[in-house]
This record gives sequence, C-alpha cells and structure tokens, in this order.
Amino acid sequence: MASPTEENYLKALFNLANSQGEITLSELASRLQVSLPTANSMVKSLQKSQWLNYEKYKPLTLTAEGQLLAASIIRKHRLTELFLVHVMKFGWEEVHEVAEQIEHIHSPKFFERMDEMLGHPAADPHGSPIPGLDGKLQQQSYVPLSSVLPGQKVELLALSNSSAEFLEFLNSRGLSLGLTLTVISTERFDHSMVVSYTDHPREALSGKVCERLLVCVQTAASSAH
Amino acid sequence: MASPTEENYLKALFNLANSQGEITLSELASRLQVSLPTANSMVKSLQKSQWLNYEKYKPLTLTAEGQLLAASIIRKHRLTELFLVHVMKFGWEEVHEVAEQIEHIHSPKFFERMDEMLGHPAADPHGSPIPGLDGKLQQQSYVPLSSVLPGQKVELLALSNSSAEFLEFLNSRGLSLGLTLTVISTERFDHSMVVSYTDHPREALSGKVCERLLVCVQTAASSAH
DNA sequence: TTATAAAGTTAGATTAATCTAACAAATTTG
DNA sequence: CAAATTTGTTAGATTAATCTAACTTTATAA
Repeated sequence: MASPTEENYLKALFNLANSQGEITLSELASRLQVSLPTANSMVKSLQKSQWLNYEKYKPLTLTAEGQLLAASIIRKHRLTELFLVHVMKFGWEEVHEVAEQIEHIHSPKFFERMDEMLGHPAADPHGSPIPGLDGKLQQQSYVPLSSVLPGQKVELLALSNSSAEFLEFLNSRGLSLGLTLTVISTERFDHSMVVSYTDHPREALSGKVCERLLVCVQTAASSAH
Repeated sequence: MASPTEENYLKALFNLANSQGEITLSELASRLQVSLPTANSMVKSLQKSQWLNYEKYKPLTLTAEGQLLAASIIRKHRLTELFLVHVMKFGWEEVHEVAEQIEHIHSPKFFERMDEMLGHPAADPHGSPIPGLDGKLQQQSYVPLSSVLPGQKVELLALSNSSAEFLEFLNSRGLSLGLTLTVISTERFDHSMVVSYTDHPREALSGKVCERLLVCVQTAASSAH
C-alpha cells in the first residue's frame, strides 16, 4: 500500500504526464518542493513497487498500475472538493487544502457514498474531469464561452477561476452552474458577448468574463433525453 | 503540531486516564500494540512537546495542553462517526476504521460543519460523550436500564454494544433510540424487567438486554420544555 | 567541438517511529 | 526480607523521508 507521500508523488507524476508528456526528475522535484536527491530516491522506490518505469538519466513514465493508483487519488481529491462545496457548504477557495488531506483516506465506501450523494459527477467545480473507477479520464469537453459561436446553446458547467468577487458578480447576474445559455452575438473588437438565459433575454458579458465561464456545447445527443 | 502517531498516543492516554485513572507505560504500550521501548521513547518526546508529565518509573499524566489536544481528537472521531452514520448512511459497525483516519484531518471548519449538520450532538451512537470545543467531557449521565427503579421514566439514548443481532432484536421489539420507556417492574431473581413504551404496554426484557440499553433518567428539568 | 551549464546521481547525515536484546528498578510473594 | 516476577530503561539497529555536499552525465552554446 502506498504511503501518503508516495501517493503525492504518483499524483504529481500523473498530472505532469497529462500536461507535459515527458517528465523529468527536476520537474517532479520542483512540483513537490523537494530536493533532487529526495525525488531521485523516491523515484527508485516507486520503481521497486512497480508504479514507475525508471532508468538512469531517462524521462519518467508511470506504469499502468501507477496510472490507475494515481487516477484513484485524483478521483478522491475531486470528489472531496465537490462534496465539501455541495454537501458541506464550503466556499470553492477553501476546499483544496482539506481535499489534499482527505484524498489519502482509505475507504472505498466513503468515496462511493460521496459519488452517489453528488449524483456521479463527471467534473469538479473548476471543470477538471473526475477519473472513473477504472482510472480513465473522461476527455475534458468544456470550452470557454468566449470560443462559442453566435446561435449556439451551451450549458454552464464550470469556472476556470472562482474568486469571491467573480462569484459575487455571477450571482448579481443570476448566473449559476447548470444554466443553459444561448449566444446571441459576439463583439469582434472587445470580445464581449450578448447571451440569453432564464429571465435574462439580453445580457452583455465582457471578454474577460466569457473566458472564465466553461461550457459544454449542447449537441443533439446531449440535449435529448 | 502533533503527527498522527502522536495524536494516537494522546488519545490512548486520555482514554486510559478517564477509565483507569493512573496510566502505566505497559498499559499504554499494550493499548497501542507497540513494544515497551517504543512507548517509552514516544513518552519522552510527548514530554518534550509539553503534552505529558513524565518522570522515570512514575505513572503518566497528561498536561492541560495534552488533555485539550486529546479531547479535540476524540471530538473529531466521534463527530465523524455520527456524520458517517447519519449523513452518509454508513452502518454503525463500519464507521470506526474510517473515523480513525479522518480524526487526524486538520480543518476546524470541516468538523464544525459536521457538528452543525448533526445539530450539535452531545454523544455518539454508543453513548460516549463528545468533548466540547473547550475539551471538557460532559459528564456521562447515561445509566444501564438495569439500574433504574420501577416507576421511573427514562429516555433510551445509547447502546453499550451494537452487534447486528442486538440491533435486529431491538427492531423486532420496536425499540429505537430516543424512545421514552417507563419501568413497570423488575424481577429480582433473573434481573429481567417489564417496561412500557409506544404501542407496547407490557414488554419483558431480559437482564442481559437491560444492561446494554443506556438511558437517561428523566428529571423535572430534562422533561420540561 | 570543446567548455560551461544544467540535470541527475551517490554518499553520508538527520529525524520519526519502530524493533530486539540486555539490563535495572520496583513490586509481589513465598 | 530475599527471591522471583513484572515493569521500565538503555543501547543499538532498521526503514521512510528528508537534507547538503560532492561528483558525474547530458545538454547547450560560444
């Protein structure tokens, strides 16, 4: 069984692999704020546990087992964040630190209950996908509202940034997650957009705002039921 | 800050002090399933952190600080158990192991939210009191039903043992926590009792059962509102 | 293409938590 | 009260996770 420390290394390796592709030891060390020799010796021990492929001076890659384990920790982290926000009424800014601790709890049932209580969500409040129990990441299908063309209907599913001020602004416009928006027009010169939604037939949103609203474009398949 | 290991030692010391009074090193070691030298060296390190009074060959006592810290961990443990049962629908038998892990989470808000969601409970499902934020244990006012005199009205608040069979038995008699019972008579020879409660004007309970039902005798103060 | 810089490795030390073996103090008991 | 037993202590080793210092390999660049 992996120690919390090992789990943190696996998580970092997984995240680096999914953004950079190749992982170097220095990247790993700086991500985890440890010295190179520390990362080096941990890498050797993760190899011994069969979670990592390691050869001297070569880039690092997770084994299939390592990927599965890493994904399960990220799944626990993201479920926890959602649970804290939706069930325990935490603010989005407050959840990360606690989730970093709770992700290391060993109890399949605990996290499956969270998942049930949340209705099997596919993404956390920041729009990051939640790996399934099989360790597979659903490909992230969110796009910023700013990239949507006029006439399209989209569902507001996440925010790329959730400062208190931004949330207040959204509240003041009656914007909340889950809402369906229709893009009416876009302004080429400042990238602002006019959209319509419940009780708001014409609302203008600045380019900055539109970049931060993550939406899912509704296809025939996703809007049918 | 205390490590999870140190927290477990403090918890054990607190519990031993509250049941045995004097704590010996061997009791501590056997409670925690570690060797005597291990307990000995940890005891010295707890002393250095000012949580424990220690002198060679003398019994162990927690400092005021140590008691406060220990109580806060027990508070987190018991709140977690209740939260798992009442909010997350765990069975009583399943909660202990998870609570042993979650009690080490550092997040005042997390546990205060649990406390709120549970309505500031004073005792866990086994009848053990939950220390307040000040580290004080409400004096446990539960007594076994077997020690209650005929004619008295009591409230069933906890069980001293909650095996699946016992819970099933209670269900079959319509007995549940929170119920008000009136003791009709006791049998001196086998310690069985006859009690009455909702829809059960005369129910005989064996001495064994009566010992396991923890009740609070209703005073004028506690039954008025 | 060789010199310098960056990245990676090895060696050796430290701290926390654990162990066994050996010894010492305190307590129990014949 | 002295012998035997229990309890507590010290010494020394181990493992995980970390560090600094010194060195080597790979990459960059003049």
